[in-house]
Amino acid sequence: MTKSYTEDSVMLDAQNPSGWTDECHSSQDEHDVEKKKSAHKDADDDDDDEALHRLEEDDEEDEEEEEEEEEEGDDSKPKRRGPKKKKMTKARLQRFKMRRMKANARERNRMHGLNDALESLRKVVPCYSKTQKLSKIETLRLAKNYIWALSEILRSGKSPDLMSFVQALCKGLSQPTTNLVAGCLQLNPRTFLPEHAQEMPAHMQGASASFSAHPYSYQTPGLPSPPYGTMDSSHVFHVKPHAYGSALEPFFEAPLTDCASPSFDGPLNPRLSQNGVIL
DNA sequence: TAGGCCATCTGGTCCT
DNA sequence: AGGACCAGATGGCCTA
Repeated sequence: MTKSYTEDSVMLDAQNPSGWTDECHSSQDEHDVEKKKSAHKDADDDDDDEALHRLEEDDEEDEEEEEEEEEEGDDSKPKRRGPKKKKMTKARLQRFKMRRMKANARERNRMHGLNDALESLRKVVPCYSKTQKLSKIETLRLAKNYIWALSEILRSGKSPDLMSFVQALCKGLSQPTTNLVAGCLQLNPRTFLPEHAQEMPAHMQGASASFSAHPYSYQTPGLPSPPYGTMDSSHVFHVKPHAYGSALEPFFEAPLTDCASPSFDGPLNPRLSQNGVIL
């Protein structure tokens, strides 16, 4: 009694994420995958090899039986419509395996490239930290907010106060990320989150009030502390603020004071000051 | 322990 | 035919 395998049945076998496809990792990828999946692999590889071996053995028999069809038999299963799947001969199985292996490798590389790009993005948005990385989704959200905030600066030609700027940066971010951004700025998130605005001391409630008086100086014990990454103001704005006068009302609502704090006088970030773009 | 995040595998679809 | 891209599924790791 021989078992016949179609591409479908092989696919089903392959649904096991640690399936036989693992055996084909390129040497470069192997390292990563091994790291991630070694435990899994160790446990499953024997089974996978065995299954594969079974497939191959059966295929040898299939070579002769290929003309036959499995019309007879199993009434319990509804007959499949559509073109019949070809049985997996040994050669076909090998080709299928190779295709899958190569596709997996390509997909891994593609995702690594995507992750590299994301890592690059992490480095240019505020709050970069090697030790506590922003998640992918938070990185994208923060980047979106950052781009929006910077474009508002350009549009209005006015520099924002820190509080409002951070508010804009943190819009839609999770609480931990908000805390992180606040921590990088040495701000208390409760001082700028709308839902906590009422908790702010009266003198803090004007978005511009605290910053002009005490730039980066409002710190409370509840804040996350380093190592949380850095967000120096030159990184935040990539800009010398005094080049922009003092109003971002359309964007930051509160009238802005002159942010001529020494913190803003850092060197232009070369990444954003290239090509004649004033950023 | 549940939930969030992540890496990987996979099959489908579109394009060259 | 083969590659790129995508989304779903799955399982591991970590943290609250």
